[in-house]
Amino acid sequence: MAEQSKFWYLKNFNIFEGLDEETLQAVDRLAAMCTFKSNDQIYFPAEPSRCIYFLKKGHVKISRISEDGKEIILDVIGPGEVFGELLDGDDQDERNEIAVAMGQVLICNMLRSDFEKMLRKYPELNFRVMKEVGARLRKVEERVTELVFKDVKKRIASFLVRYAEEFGMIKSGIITITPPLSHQELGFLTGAARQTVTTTLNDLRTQGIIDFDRKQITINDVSRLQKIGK
Amino acid sequence: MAEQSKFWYLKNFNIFEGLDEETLQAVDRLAAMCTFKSNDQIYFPAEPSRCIYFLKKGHVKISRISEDGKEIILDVIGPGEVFGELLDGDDQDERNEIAVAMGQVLICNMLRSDFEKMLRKYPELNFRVMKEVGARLRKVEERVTELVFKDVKKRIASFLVRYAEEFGMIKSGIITITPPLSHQELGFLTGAARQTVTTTLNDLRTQGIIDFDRKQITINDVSRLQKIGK
DNA sequence: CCTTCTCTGTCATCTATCTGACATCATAAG
DNA sequence: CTTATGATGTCAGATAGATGACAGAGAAGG
Repeated sequence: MAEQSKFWYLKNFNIFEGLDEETLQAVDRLAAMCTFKSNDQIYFPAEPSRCIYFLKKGHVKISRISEDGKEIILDVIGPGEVFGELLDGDDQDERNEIAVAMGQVLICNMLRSDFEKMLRKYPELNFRVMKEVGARLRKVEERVTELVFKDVKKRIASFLVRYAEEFGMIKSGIITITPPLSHQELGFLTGAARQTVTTTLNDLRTQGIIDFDRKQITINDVSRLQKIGK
Repeated sequence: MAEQSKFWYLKNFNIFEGLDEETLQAVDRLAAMCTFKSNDQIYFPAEPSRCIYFLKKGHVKISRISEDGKEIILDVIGPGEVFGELLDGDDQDERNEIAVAMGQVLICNMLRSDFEKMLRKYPELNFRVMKEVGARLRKVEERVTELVFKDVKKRIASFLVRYAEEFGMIKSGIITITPPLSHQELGFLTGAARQTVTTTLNDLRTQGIIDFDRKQITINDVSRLQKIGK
């Protein structure tokens, strides 16, 4: 039963979608399932045995921490996405990267070396992964651009819109930001101090554009938020 | 002769290195050569016919310009590297990206659609391209991290070290930054105002770590520069 | 229910960096 | 040689945002 469900999940991965059964089963054979609860660390900086992970359920944030305790969240991974050492970093330098579960999480993992063998064996899979990596490249480039071009308010606004587009839930015109983010996390995601995030959010709330409490943020007026983020 | 030289160049591309003759010839058949002089624009924002380019000689900078005239240099491409629409952006949004020759430049170009066909036909090439894209992803992630963690002085110092490592020329212990960058360009590369770059460079010069005039920047003491950039 | 801990709100600094403005120098162009 | 043009140097504000500090408010755990 567990096995069956693992297989079912794999089929729904963006990079696996529509692949032939043989390829899927090959992936299935090499992957093991595991679960994490909220705030569990999935991998640590300088992890020796590099794995790749298929996220089945829940969300995971990928962060870096500087020596002096600053933090940046590089990405939030959603169900159906792959993360971890997708490609071998032939550079020896550590990336000092950590992955943390945001809520209950279900994951499949696989040795990177096995995955690489699969890539060579199944060109279509290789092609998919390349597209995926390309999409991420564009996303990060966008982020660099925003950090240089935009002030904090714009960055927060446009982040909220993007995040809501990717993960948000719509209910009668109101979009709920999910998984929930603390002001501190929002700061790590936009390169801003926690206090600045708080005041910015309050500002947006006063204007009626968003709403929030300790549990969640909701967007009332996406188009206005979008305009602010431009 | 021209044809022969084109083929010779292709062999020396990072992503083509060591590939079999058949693959190389296939690339060769689909690619056309062209030259640009300093400051020529190689492609423009929202270019309709997306191409990919193989840079044979010289350097090319890839920039984005914001509506209000700000600029960021996303990358500097060196000989043997590929640039352009490596992967199809299935997103419709324009990237507003331009590519400009830094000095005399020799380029091969190819339709992206042809390139994609080749990727599917030659898995090993696909694999190489993926690694290349992955390397770039890491590079940009590093840049995001630096923008958030480091102040301007550190960013400039560590940029100079990296740039020198990638393109610099060493002569009796002194490294020359090449291709030359104006203070303005250094600003676009590090997310700093031109004046700030000027004062920072002067500062580093006073400490004897670097030297520069209008034509070039040289590094006298890499390890000290490295330490500053940490 | 009380205690503890983490998140949020607010405020008063402080500071790195941008902006604009202008002089100077270097190189290219006439 | 003279002039135009673009790159540097410098300096005096202006300011977005960081920092530190502290209080209140939920949530969690005993």
